[in-house]
Amino acid sequence: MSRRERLRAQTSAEIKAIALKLMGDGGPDAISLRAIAREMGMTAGAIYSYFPTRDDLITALVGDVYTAAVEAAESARDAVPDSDTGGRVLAWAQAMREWALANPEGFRLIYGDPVPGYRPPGDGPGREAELRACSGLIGLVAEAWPTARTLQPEGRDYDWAGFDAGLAAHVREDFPGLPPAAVALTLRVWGRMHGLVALEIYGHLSGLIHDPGAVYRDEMHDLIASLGLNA
Amino acid sequence: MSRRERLRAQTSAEIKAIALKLMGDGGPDAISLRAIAREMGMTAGAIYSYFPTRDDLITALVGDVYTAAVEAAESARDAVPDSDTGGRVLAWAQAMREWALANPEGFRLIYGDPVPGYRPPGDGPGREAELRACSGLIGLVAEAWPTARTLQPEGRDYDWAGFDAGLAAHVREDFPGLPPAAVALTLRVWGRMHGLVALEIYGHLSGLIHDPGAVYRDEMHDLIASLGLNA
DNA sequence: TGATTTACTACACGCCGTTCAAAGTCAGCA
DNA sequence: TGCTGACTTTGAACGGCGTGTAGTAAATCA
Repeated sequence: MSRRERLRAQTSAEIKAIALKLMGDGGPDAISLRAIAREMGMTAGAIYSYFPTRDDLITALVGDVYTAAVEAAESARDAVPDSDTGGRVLAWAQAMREWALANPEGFRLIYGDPVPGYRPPGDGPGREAELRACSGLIGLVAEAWPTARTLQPEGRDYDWAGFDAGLAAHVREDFPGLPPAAVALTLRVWGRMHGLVALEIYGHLSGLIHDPGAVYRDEMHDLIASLGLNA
Repeated sequence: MSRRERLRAQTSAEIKAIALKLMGDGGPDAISLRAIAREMGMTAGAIYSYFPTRDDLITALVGDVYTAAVEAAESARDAVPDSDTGGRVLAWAQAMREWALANPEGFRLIYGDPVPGYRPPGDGPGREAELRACSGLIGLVAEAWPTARTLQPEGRDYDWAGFDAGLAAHVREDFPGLPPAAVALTLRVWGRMHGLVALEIYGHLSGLIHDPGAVYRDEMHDLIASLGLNA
């Protein structure tokens, strides 16, 4: 790596770091190229040497932030012994909520409109982190599948063709024998973990109940029970 | 109502109508005072006679849009006979999802950051619609409470003090005898209905599964079953 | 050394929300 | 009828935004 490349990587990292700091201070809207440049003693135009457009910077940030969130969830899960699947699910869920509460701007960046009009790209580090999160959840559901399968609706039969081809290939490689219905169940689990947190982060619970965490805890315990586990 | 007041109300309504149209065309970010004024053949400054700031206009819009969504859910629910509580819950859930898919910008306006930095006020028509939605859901949970209560976690005891005073008073008047735990359960139901729809609207499911509706349907059937009902 | 690639500045463009003085409009009263 | 006072609208301005483009200086390479 030449001196040039090193400097370039360093500046690029500094841009992202400052963007995250600005986001932490003043929300996702505070991420303006001009503000970043101001903080770095540069001009706004200079950033275009590193990120062709503002959305590309956002995309890079989403990747970093999402990766951090997934790593928090993974390490919380791994702190619970393999035998306690219910505890691992709960740890994942609680870690996700706590991360969201600690980084509400990050949550908005990933799960909301970071900037109105911004559309996440179909690939890149953000997509990778999303697949990693999905994979982590599928792993948990796979652990629970033997007990959970009796709860599946019998009428519907899922088919691998109904899923994204890349995801399907991934799952079939990592979890051989796991049926597509388990992936569908994973999405439901994801939705269930996501719903209350999204409502809370966007302020829809604060005016109704004083301790949303208790409700979330109950919901997660019910989820775990519905998977045939106990926490 | 004097001629002046009539004109004023008319112009105010036109501003909101155009804002909704712009939102439908180009997302929430397309709601700019200048664009609205342009469309109306006015100047941007003139709008300040009607809405003191852009956020106040947004707040008014949120109220309108939220009310429309709630009315859609209510009428879907009321199209199912009282005796079929499970069907009423399902109708509400499906109506909410379908409304969100038909009005993604509206969904973002209510449940996301319409504009980065915008914070919904503690009262006003938006809050009213939110309470109305909450009330509708509480009604459904109240219908299901006799069968659902066995599913409540026994360790935790909710207290009216844990809830917003206004909400608590409202519930105790409309649903006498309903315990606070039922309200907590309602929030969980809300979160469960919200989660998958939020993920879908913000594009997190489209890259994973082709028919998110099927997953949502399964999830709602499971929710209804967990309430001790059948759909 | 000279040629080329790269990083950056400076400036321009058109968008935005917001403010404000001045001009226009109109109901109600003398 | 004419006048007054309240309301509405204009038009210009301010500062901020993302985005391009032209030019400059430095680092790199042959």
